[in-house]
Amino acid sequence: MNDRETVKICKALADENRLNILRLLRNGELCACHLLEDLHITQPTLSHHMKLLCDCGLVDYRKDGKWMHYSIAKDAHAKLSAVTTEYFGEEESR
Amino acid sequence: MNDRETVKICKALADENRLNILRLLRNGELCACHLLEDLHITQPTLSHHMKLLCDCGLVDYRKDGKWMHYSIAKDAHAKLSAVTTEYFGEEESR
DNA sequence: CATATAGATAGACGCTTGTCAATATGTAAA
DNA sequence: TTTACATATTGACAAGCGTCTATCTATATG
Repeated sequence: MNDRETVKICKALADENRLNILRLLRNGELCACHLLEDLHITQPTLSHHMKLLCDCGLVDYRKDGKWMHYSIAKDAHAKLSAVTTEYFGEEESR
Repeated sequence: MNDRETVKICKALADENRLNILRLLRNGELCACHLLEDLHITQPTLSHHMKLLCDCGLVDYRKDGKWMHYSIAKDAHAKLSAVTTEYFGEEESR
């Protein structure tokens, strides 16, 4: 993973609303309208955030008729672990 | 670790110059003037980046006369691991 | 004290980002 | 086909960020 990709992922994580979205998705797939109920933002703003989260590969989407279903990407954990290892080493015992 | 703190850490990681600084520090403590040689930025810009990295707790500093020595914080790995766990779970096998 | 050097701070500038209202697109149902 | 609904896109705006030049502060040395 190159620096540009790392920056993209870290930027995606650097917003409280997007962190809340990820927390909501931890329990499993959710559709956009459900996310919208729990966040105090407008629908276009949510759409914007979901685009950033999907573009950096942390979130997957599934289109089902009119609805968009979002979920944490399978390799999201691995991606962030790779960042940790790259800059801070393998173990927490330095 | 609350969301505001997480955002602060992720913002600090969301810049290529700062990622390069962390990579340089992986081999051990370095003084600001040495960092400056390897990065194509001015001294005030480096000072700005170091402030962000120190303020979020990823980097430690030690003042020695005129020189500032920077190093990766002891718990930097643990901090980023905590972020990973908080939003993406304990294991990579979901 | 005067000078030199390492680093921090202030202020300015252009670019990016988060947000919203308005509108467009796509899908389903009447 | 018309209507309703879910989501995406556009355009605007204020706030934030990365960078620079200029200047300040602190420390060491002649």
